[in-house]
Amino acid sequence: MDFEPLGLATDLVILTVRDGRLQVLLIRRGIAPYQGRWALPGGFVRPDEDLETTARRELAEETGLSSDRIHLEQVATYGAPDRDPRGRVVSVAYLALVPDLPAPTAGSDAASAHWINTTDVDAGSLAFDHQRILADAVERARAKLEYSPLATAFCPPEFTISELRGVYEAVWGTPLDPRNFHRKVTKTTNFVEPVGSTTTRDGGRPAQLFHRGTATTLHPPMTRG
Amino acid sequence: MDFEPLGLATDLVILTVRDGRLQVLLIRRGIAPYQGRWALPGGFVRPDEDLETTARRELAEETGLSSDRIHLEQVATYGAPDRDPRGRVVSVAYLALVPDLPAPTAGSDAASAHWINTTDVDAGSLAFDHQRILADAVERARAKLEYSPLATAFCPPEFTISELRGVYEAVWGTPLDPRNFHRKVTKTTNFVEPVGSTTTRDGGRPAQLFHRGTATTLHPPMTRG
DNA sequence: TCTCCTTGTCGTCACTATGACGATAAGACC
DNA sequence: GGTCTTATCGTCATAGTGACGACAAGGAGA
Repeated sequence: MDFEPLGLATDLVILTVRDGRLQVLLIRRGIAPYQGRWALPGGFVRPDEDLETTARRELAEETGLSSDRIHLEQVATYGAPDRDPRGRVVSVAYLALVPDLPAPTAGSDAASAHWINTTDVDAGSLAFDHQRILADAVERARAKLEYSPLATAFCPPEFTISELRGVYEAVWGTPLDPRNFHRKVTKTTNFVEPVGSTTTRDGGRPAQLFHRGTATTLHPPMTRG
Repeated sequence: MDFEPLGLATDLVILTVRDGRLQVLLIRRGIAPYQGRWALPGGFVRPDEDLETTARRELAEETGLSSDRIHLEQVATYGAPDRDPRGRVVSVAYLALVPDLPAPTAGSDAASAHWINTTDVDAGSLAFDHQRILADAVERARAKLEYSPLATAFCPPEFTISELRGVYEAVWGTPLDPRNFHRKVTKTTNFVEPVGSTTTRDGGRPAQLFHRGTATTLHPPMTRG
């Protein structure tokens, strides 16, 4: 079949929680168009590559996370005819949730990759329609924290309840009551399971460590405050 | 720029509720591949067309609904390299929710379009990966009924509470208590607004007519029983 | 060691929303 | 007028939540 000339790409919204803030991995573009502007990491889909394969490959390239365990989900596809000045490029956006990385952007082939607070991304500062993509992805993440146990994707394998609460507070941007949060999380079946040991890394009284449970949805959902 | 050969299409999952059943508009394919099989309506994106524009155009072609008021949303994009035997075709799936049409498939250019109960679509009976697309779209619709007032998209402009309940029951496949449903719907602010008149079209005691309210999300959500 | 500070964890209480279900209302049909 | 059907209101027990008090258990410093 004959096809119109068209490029197919994926863009990644890689989110993490660092220092109590929701941060996104952005790249300073070295070439036109939008040279010098911040942009989402991304690239073209190779001829025999599935969309998610492309996304995982790029995730590994940018973060060094060979990423079977990393949560990655498709958000939406952006195809406005004029969204890329170089020609018709349709982009499938993916959302990745990663824990606070021990070696930030290790193995990145883009030396200009940085973690930026999502709240510090000014309107119009991103290349292409990446502002919109970022906003959609963050909104997706916020919504999913309500009814899925996905917040654990931001945490290390073992975490405390207050670390988990920190994720919710960072993503939602609202403080939560520690006591009610503790009750909610521990009473929701299979959300988290106690490991049996404790840690004092958060200061104060030693806290129990948990790992994620087997639940895939939360009934009833978490509430934003 | 040079691009790999690639086709970009949209496929539509057009859902309605008829006779208390959730139904999907399917087309009997007249040409290979998958000749004679049921498939979702769809087509290629034109060079200067936005993705949603393509979807709305096809919706109008299939249903005759010139569709500003019709709910249409993107579901996901499917791009497995081998999903179309003719070559690499990436498809953006859209979900459309339409009311029970007075003139079913009027104006369709595909004489072979039919409404099929979603429960009657057998595994493996659809062309391409359309079974998967349908399943994802139906799941999206089910989820959205919980936290959005979207069920009204299946209803005529003025509807009764029990007609709205019929939508929930058809989409979720579970019976709901009429009294609790009535309480829930009428007490959720801005979900529906009374029109002031009544109808007896459902039989029994005359029922108040409502139209959709201004709410965009439901707090707390509807529950599936 | 004692005290204070910090965070974790348990408990209480009032209120809201829900599921189950009884009871009545208001038309159509005979 | 009966009877059937659906609409609509009400009651009650219970689960879940938000607000917040109280105590536990470690570290830091006097």
